[in-house]
Amino acid sequence: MLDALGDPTRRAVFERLRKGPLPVGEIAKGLPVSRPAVSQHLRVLKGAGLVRDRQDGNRRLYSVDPNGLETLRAYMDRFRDEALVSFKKAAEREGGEG
Amino acid sequence: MLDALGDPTRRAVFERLRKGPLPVGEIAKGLPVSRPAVSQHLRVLKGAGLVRDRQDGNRRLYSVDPNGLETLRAYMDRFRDEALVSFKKAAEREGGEG
DNA sequence: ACTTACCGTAAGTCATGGCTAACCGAGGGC
DNA sequence: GCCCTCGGTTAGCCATGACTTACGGTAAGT
Repeated sequence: MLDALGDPTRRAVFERLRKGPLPVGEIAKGLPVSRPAVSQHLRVLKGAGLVRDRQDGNRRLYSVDPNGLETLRAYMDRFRDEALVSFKKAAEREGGEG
Repeated sequence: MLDALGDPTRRAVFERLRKGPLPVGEIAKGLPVSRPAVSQHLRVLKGAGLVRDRQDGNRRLYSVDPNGLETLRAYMDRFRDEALVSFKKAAEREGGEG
């Protein structure tokens, strides 16, 4: 999941889909890599559950997968909550003895 | 930022700090890599603003940086919001013409 | 049917970066 | 002062994976 977002180019691909579905060629346009490279990134993103694809005549439209987005958010929130709790505990401990 | 969380081992290091501050040796214990490897991961995490460190006598205590956590959350939320908005738009378009 | 546009896949190259081993400095206990 | 623990840094090795080139397959247009 986060593995997939580790690569900057792949993150750029992902972020390009933020505004809505795009065909592969359109995604590749403006990126400093070839179209096959984009295809490979899309495969990884799809494997991670972050994007979906749908056939549209000649082209293939990729879009952000809302499920993946929620999973990501859930992971982040959980982590954040636990970290903040232990932070608060540490602060209390500090206050109690300081 | 997300680059730093791309590596599984580094993510494991990061997640170990979720419960509170830990010295390097303690983090390395239980991980399948050597202590220097952990040190290197911590350097990257620190560079990304995800962890902080504080000297504690002989040891060095690492902990999650709440600022980094907020930055991460802000990035995620913004992305998510934009994606969901364009999703809703697409659904309306679909509904309008279907 | 021929051509053109779109795209996924395979093979091969090459740089990135994660890991270990070895070294060094700093702090604390005796 | 000596020793031991803790941990950051470096050098060097090596696997991972990102990228390009070349190819094949499908859909639309004429």
